[in-house]
Amino acid sequence: MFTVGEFSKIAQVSKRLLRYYDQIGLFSPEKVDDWTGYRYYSAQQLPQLNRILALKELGLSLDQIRLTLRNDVPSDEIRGMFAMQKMQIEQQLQNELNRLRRIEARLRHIDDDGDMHDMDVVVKALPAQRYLSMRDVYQAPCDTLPIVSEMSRLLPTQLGEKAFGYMTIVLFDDSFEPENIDVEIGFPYLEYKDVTVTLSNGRRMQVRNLEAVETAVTATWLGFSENSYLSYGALGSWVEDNGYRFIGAPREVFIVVPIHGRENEAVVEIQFPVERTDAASRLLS
Amino acid sequence: MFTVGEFSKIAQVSKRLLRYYDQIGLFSPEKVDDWTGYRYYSAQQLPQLNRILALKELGLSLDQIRLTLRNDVPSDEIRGMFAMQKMQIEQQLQNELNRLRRIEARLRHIDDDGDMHDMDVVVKALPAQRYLSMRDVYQAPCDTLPIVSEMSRLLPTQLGEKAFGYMTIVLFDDSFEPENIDVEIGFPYLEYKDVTVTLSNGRRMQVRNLEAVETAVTATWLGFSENSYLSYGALGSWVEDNGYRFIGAPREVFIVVPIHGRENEAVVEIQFPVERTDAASRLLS
DNA sequence: TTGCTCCTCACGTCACGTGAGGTGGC
DNA sequence: TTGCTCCTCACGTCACGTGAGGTGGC
Repeated sequence: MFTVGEFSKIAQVSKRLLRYYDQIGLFSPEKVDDWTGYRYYSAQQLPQLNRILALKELGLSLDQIRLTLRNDVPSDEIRGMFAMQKMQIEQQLQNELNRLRRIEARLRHIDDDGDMHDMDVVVKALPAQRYLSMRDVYQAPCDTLPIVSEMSRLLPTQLGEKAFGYMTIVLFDDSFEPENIDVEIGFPYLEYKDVTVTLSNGRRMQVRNLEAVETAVTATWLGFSENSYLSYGALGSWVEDNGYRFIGAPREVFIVVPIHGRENEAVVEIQFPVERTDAASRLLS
Repeated sequence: MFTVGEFSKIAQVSKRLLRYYDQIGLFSPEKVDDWTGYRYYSAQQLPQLNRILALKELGLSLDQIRLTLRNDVPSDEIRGMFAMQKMQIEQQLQNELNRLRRIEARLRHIDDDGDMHDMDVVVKALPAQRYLSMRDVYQAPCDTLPIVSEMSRLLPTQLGEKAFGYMTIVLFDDSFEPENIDVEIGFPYLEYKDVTVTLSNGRRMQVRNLEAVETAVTATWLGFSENSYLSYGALGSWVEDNGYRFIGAPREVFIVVPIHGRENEAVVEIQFPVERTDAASRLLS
């Protein structure tokens, strides 16, 4: 019979751990003195504690460990738990590998320029939306400005102030050159009616469904200028570095539309639909 | 200006997160109404929040992120932080890879036998010790028994009850066959005198330093029988499966020595000094 | 005015670590 | 008897999630 202190030395764990496991009923001393409350463990309990520690090392929670120790659970359930744990570890591993690549990219950046003007890329999901829009080809980016300002004037008055989200542009052009750009300009439409809006040039905006995107790589910029196209390349290499691949038309969301003379207050989020490449998962096989 | 709710929707984070970041002074709204306490964020704050989220994704703590955001820290310190983070991730990755292999081994075991009689292997460090012992070659394992029992009688009376740890046997034989075994039998000696003890067969026990082991793979068994040698093979494959390699003589520690007629109460821990193979780290390069 | 959003506590999570303050055992 | 160990609270960790209970804004 050993006291907590003795037993903790043999098993190489803390006394607190032993008391805690006793408290949550995971591993209790063989005997507890009713009067003093002293815990007494037997050497024969060591293998059981070691089983717990071994399972903990596999990443199981104490609750899961408690399950595996009960002998009234069917082995199917145990197998399922391990299989689930395996999947979680694989997922974790993927994340760590991506993190590692990103960290290495950051380190390279710091080394390159002393200071970092990194992009702050955030991966998130995009919900499906209804989208009141019009697709067209424009000679140059600035040719879109009259259209945009007409929309901004017309829509709130015709359909209500609160019926719209932020102006969203879908870029169908994958050349990324600022000539003959094929873009869809519009606004998320928050109501369920079907509407059309005719602009002064005779063209019509219609409602369509803008599909959800499970995984989108996004970045948000402050300010607006013609050379924001440059950043597309940087985002492209981020996507590649982090084991993703483009799978759809990118979108630009204008949280704050650029106003003439106050372009530096504009806030634009660019969203690239992506999917995982299995470059990383090859490491696991 | 956006309220928490609005801003949280745009940024795809919870309101609680925004309030929390405000509370810890990591990211505060541009304006707070003195009277109502309402928080008001501007769209121009989005890039800063995204920077925080991006750094969080790299695995930095909020405190570390706070550091990188201050612009009065030298870039060396920032670089150091990322380098450290990189090392931690690599370590994590190693652990995950090992976990994965162990989980897979468990799953195979469950599939094989329906039930598992897995070994519960615990990896730990062994401290350096002083060791009162005697090395010899024995024909068979059971030939050691008279020696062991004589030691158990002599030592406490000659040198004191509390001067010793648990009986420890170092196995120098790497054939693992139960014939002509070369073993060192003795006890950790907890005092700092130099002593010798002479046994009835004329051989002498002496004190030597038993070196510390940084990484030891250990397993603890209940009960004692001649076929415990079988388990050595199982432990061996565990070691291989988990990316370790043997680097020294294994030890057996008898927490409860087997007593004739009560062998099933014996508790024995076997300890294998090991080191990491870089099999796993090859995946990272 | 109704309902929606905002606010501030404050507890819960997970697996313990780390004292504080008091008592029992050798 | 002294000092060592044991005990039970109870707070701290980390990054929030989740109500509870109350108030302001449209």
